[in-house]
Amino acid sequence: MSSTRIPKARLAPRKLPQQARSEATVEAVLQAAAQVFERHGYAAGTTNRIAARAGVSIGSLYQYFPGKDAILLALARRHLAEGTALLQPQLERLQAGCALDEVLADVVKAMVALHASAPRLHRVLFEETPLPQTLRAELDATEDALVEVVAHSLQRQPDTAEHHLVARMIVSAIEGLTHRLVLRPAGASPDAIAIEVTTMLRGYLRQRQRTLDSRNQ
Amino acid sequence: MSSTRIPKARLAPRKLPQQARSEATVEAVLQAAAQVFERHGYAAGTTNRIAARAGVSIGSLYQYFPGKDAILLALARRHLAEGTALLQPQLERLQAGCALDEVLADVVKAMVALHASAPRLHRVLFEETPLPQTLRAELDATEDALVEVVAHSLQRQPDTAEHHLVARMIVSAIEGLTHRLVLRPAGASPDAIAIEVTTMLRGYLRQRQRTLDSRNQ
Amino acid sequence: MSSTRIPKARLAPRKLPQQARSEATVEAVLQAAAQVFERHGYAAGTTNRIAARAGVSIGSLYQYFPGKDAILLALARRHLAEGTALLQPQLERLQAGCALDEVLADVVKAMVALHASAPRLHRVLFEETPLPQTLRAELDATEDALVEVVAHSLQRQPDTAEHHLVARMIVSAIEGLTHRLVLRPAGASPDAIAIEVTTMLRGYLRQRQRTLDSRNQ
Amino acid sequence: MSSTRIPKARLAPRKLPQQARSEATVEAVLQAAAQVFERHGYAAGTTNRIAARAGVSIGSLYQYFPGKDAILLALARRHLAEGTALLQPQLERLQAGCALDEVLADVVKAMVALHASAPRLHRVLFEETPLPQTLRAELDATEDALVEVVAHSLQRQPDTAEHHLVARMIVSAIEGLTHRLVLRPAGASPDAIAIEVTTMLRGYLRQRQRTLDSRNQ
DNA sequence: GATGAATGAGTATTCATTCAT
DNA sequence: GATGAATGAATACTCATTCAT
Repeated sequence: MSSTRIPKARLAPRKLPQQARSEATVEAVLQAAAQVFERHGYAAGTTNRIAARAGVSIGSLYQYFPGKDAILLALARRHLAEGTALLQPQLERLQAGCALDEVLADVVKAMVALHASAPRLHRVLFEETPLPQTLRAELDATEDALVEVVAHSLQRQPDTAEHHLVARMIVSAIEGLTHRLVLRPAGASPDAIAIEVTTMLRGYLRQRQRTLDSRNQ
Repeated sequence: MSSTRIPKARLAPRKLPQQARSEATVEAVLQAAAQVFERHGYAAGTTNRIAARAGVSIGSLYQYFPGKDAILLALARRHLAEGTALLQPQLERLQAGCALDEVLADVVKAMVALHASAPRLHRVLFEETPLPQTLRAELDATEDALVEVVAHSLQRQPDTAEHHLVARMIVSAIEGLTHRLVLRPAGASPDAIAIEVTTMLRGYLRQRQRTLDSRNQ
Repeated sequence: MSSTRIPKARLAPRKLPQQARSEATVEAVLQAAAQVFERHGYAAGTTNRIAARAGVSIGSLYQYFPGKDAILLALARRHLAEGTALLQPQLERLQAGCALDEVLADVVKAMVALHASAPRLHRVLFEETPLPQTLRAELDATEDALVEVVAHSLQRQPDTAEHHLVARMIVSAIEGLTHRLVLRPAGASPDAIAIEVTTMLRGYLRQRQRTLDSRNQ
Repeated sequence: MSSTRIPKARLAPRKLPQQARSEATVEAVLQAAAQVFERHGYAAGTTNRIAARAGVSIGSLYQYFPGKDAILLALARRHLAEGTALLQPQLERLQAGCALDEVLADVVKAMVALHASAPRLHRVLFEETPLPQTLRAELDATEDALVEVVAHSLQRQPDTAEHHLVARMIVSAIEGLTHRLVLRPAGASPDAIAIEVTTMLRGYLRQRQRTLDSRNQ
């Protein structure tokens, strides 16, 4: 009466590839998964479809990933790493004392670039799918760190109040607008979008200062 | 909204409820569906679950809706109507010549309110699910109309160029920020969010003017 | 990233049949399962095979049983009930003061009959398959009760020591021999088997007495 | 032992280990298999698990065993040999004219010992799994030989009728009781079990004589 | 109109076994 | 000889949908 099945979808990778051949398999699966989720979304992104597209047997897929969600997780983690890497230089500029206003353009550009390559995949990864605790936490931590850096950078400006709220707004606006505009390319190029978002954020920062100025008078 | 299944999900309502009892059934199904999708998301929001929650047999559900997606569609349409109704007064103010800057706060407030009640449902409706052509078109049309009104309203200001881009940015920012902030309530109340978003948009508008001014000199 | 699957093989029946039609389905599934397990054993007794043999769709099977093991469980419980019913009259005779020696033959006959009808099924149910806690407990309780009654019945005989061990031996011998002889019909008819087992147990009882007698002298 | 799979499990050993290293591999696999089947049962005793536990690659396992069932078979044969060896001295005593009644205790002791070491494995080998024809035959032959010797030994006693039936009962009782009592250790030590089983068999023999005596009068 | 039993294509996943390295 | 990556047939189980009552 023991069910033949074993507990349940673990998310940890199943076996570490030890030969070059298997690394290629893992890579093929991830590539294929990215394409499949990009095209079909989460529910219709079946493991069989992924394996087929990867040109790999379904068994091989399951040799390295304990389940569909583990593939998503690997993809998400990879995406997160990519984003972090892209942002890193800009964060360093900020921490080195560079004014937010100057860095802003490049941050936005980086984020737009990050999302422009596979927008649907990105949505599947971060919205269609309830992320596992750990990754959710990682993501939030990353965003919070970003907010922190931005907030810190704001403190060097006269507007000394509510840095965190403002920083959070900026980060959210970048994310929110990027998603929206990139996912629904309503006629504007990624570059144009980046410029316009930057403009909006600069306007926000000045407006914010103005608000406080008038308050302080 | 296209189901994975092949059988060609029809989306048109199946029969129009003609008695009070039927209307109650339809209503119960929609209510239940809203709750179920809100709680479980699209894939796990099964028709059986919806019927059960509605206190209605699965057969009855299918008497009024030709399939799962039709329920989603009805829900989406309802949501759209609600949104339109909420926005209508503000649009009229704009068309009556009221300055965008003044109307903005109320528009934002309306949108935040619209999303705050059932954020997950909203996401399921408009993001998790590929909407059917017709509804997608309706939604885009609604948004375009909004953009149009905003753009028109902008033409009364000295900034005479690129009205559409700016208008699109404003509408997108409202939607994008609203989603992001409302779905992930990082400490700010809906009201606070509305205020801050308004601030950002006002800043954007001024910045925009400034940009052009300097260009025109 | 939520797995589509739901936790795991529950064993509780899934839905109570409410119409006559569904009771027939449940019955057909159980009948078919008995045959399939009888013929193929546990592992090869697939749910699809059971459904096919029952002339029922696989979906119908799962409407009433949450999984393969639940079917086994139902079968086992049914078997247990049958056995209990078969034994009941004899137990009553014992409790009414009838001598074990006299009742023995009928008890053995009952047990042989119980196992003779579907020996392989019986083995699948109680040996090939780790039973769930609850049923295991029920079975043990039944056997213990039996032992208890037998032990009590023994106390009326001069041999007053180690009643429980003796009773346990008797019950175990009935079960053990019945299984072995019935499962491997080495030329003896069920009736002959029953007689011979009875003989053995009577011999055991006398031997036991003799042992003690000599000890007591 | 017939696998569910179609590919025609061959059972003959694949290659004979010719170097010391290979023998070690074969031994490791068998040891591991015994442990794995003991702990997990037949179905959950996967070849990969066995190989892993043996510290041997799955490929190596298949170098010496053509399939899962071949491992079971080897294990069963080994077990059979062990049992035969254990019983041999007692059989010789019987054949040398020693009275069954005297030898009985030692036979029972031997059987209990044989089963006590790895009861679950024993069950997997001989009950959970349909043995291949040949082994089944070997086992039956062994048991029949045993019965034969016992029957022959009985002929020296006044009870001259139905020796085979009686002998079969004795052998079956030993097996049946041993299994049952050893697999479900209900409080009695193997030694106590052996003593009690012996008592039962002695009682049976006397009872049998008595029956015939009364018949013959 | 309402009911809920029945359906079955489709999905994730396992595991014995092969074979290139 | 040994290795372990790859294979894919087979299994348990789900859920949108139909239809007899």
